[in-house]
Amino acid sequence: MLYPMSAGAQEDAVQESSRGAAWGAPVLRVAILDRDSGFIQVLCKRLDRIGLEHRVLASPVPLDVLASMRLSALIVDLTVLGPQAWEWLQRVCAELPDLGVVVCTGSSTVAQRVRGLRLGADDWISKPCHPEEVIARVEGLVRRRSNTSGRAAKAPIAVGELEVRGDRFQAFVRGQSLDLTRREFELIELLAGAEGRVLEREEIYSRLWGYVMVRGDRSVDVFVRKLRQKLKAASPGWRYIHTHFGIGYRFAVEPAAKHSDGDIAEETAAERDPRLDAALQPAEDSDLTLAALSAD
Amino acid sequence: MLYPMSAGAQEDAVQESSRGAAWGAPVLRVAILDRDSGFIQVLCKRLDRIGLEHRVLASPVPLDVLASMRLSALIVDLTVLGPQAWEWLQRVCAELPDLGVVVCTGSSTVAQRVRGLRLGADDWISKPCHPEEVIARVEGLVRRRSNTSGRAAKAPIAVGELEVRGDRFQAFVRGQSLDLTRREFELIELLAGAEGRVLEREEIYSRLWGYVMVRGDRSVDVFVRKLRQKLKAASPGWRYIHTHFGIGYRFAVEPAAKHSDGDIAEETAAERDPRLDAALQPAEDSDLTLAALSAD
DNA sequence: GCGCCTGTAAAGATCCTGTGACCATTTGCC
DNA sequence: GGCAAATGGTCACAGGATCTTTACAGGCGC
Repeated sequence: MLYPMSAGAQEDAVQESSRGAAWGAPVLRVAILDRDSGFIQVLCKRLDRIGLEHRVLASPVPLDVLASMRLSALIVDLTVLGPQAWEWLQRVCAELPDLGVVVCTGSSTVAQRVRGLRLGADDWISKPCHPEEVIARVEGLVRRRSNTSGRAAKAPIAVGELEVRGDRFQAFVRGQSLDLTRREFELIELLAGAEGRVLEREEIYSRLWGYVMVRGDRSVDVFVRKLRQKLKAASPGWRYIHTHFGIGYRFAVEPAAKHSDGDIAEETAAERDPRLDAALQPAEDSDLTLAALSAD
Repeated sequence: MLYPMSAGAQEDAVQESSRGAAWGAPVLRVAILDRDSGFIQVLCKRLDRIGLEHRVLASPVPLDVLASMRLSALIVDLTVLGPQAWEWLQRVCAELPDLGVVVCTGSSTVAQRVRGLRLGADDWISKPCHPEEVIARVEGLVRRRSNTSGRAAKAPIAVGELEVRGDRFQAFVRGQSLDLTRREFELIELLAGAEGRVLEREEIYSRLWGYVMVRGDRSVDVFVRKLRQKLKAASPGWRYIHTHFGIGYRFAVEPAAKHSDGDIAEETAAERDPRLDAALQPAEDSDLTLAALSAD
């Protein structure tokens, strides 16, 4: 037998999760794709109460529109989608890997649920269902996703002369702001947070833009260029972003070209400043700490 | 061992960590904490059929033991845990953030489900339930986790002075980068990952290029040459890539030829026999080779 | 010794990235 | 609302880096 939940437990949990988002995490944004007015009404009321941004859609929208909404999660009734349901579901899950998808549909067979989950749905709830449970599942989903992908983002990252402050959405060189735009900042944060590792263009793109990169898209390159430009202007003695031909980019501080050596990883472990390694250390195991904190 | 696992997991654990480094997805490992023999039996049968390693626990185990099992996911019936259920669940979720937790319990109230999910459970399924759905949910869970956090999973391969780092797309000799191009890196990663084994040209080609090699294509040879060149420049005292005439290449560290013996395959028939002929076998009917590859 | 296989080198084709200019959209301001 | 600046994103071109092909020389096994 299970043990009943104490009265205040859920309120606390809700407060906590929205407060936990404080500054760093963008507000949770959820879309509901359904036509069941009763369900929508009840759910929206709940969402309103806990202060989640939400939006109701009555019919399937094109993927790029969906992407532009920058949602955290989508709650969808497959019956709204008609015969294209499976295909649409699959495409959404494939092309918007950062979007949490919760199917919330009337009666369904095991085979249908399995199919939906295999296509990439994150959860499948059968109606009738309690809005509180729907919300709890959505929150869990979002919490897990942000735990795993965006964890190292918060602590300020310091590399050489550069300092990336997640709390200000800015990067500084010797205390002076680089005056980065939103995308530029997101990019430098991502790169610096993965210092040493090579990030593939596709990964960078899907993390910053939220959906999969189409072949031939040069956006990442363009923003890398803009970043390099500002970095060079503010910190001419160092190079930060290194190109890995055919793969992507890697972030590492290096003295600016002594000899016009190729730019691909001429940097060696021996050459690397011990200070840098030390500075990097906390970032590597910070995931445990943060995870423990956020789960608190 | 206290808790027997079905597929000889303990021995494999060691193997796996080295094998998993290459490309293979790490094996999914699941534990079931339940006493419902019918449920367990049906579920295990399914798990067996799809080749998932699994292990059944009848009572809660200490967290460190759980951690030592290196599970991908845990399927748990809360009733087994008794009054400590919520606390145990919370601690598991908090302290093992990489472990997927699926609660699978008999009747429950909305409040209980919400509480469980808020404490960190990844999913909550009500019994009776279909094992297929349980598996689909576990798989989805693991898939999502590995998508987001498991990127850095590529463990470095170290052979003698050489170190191949998947996360940097680079190989290092005594800490110094070899400055490899993409294909060169893929090749050395493949070879070093199969250290000691002879890889046929056709296999190398189809793994790197993704399609079958046409007769007369010399690409593999050319890249082997480039690799040898860079390896020799960085690590002149050693030889790494060995030619097997008429077959392919084998990766192994060896001191560079002391006597000016021809550098091509000074070890021939003697060493060749046992493994080689076995390895060569499938080559005769290329159908087999290809089938194996595509299934890989 | 002969035919086949591999090492080596270089030329050409191909693909990838850096770059600057340009347009669309959003944001801030009056 | 209208205007101007800032920002995000696209395009085309030029210069490199990388890959593929080809040719030839030398080694290997029979």
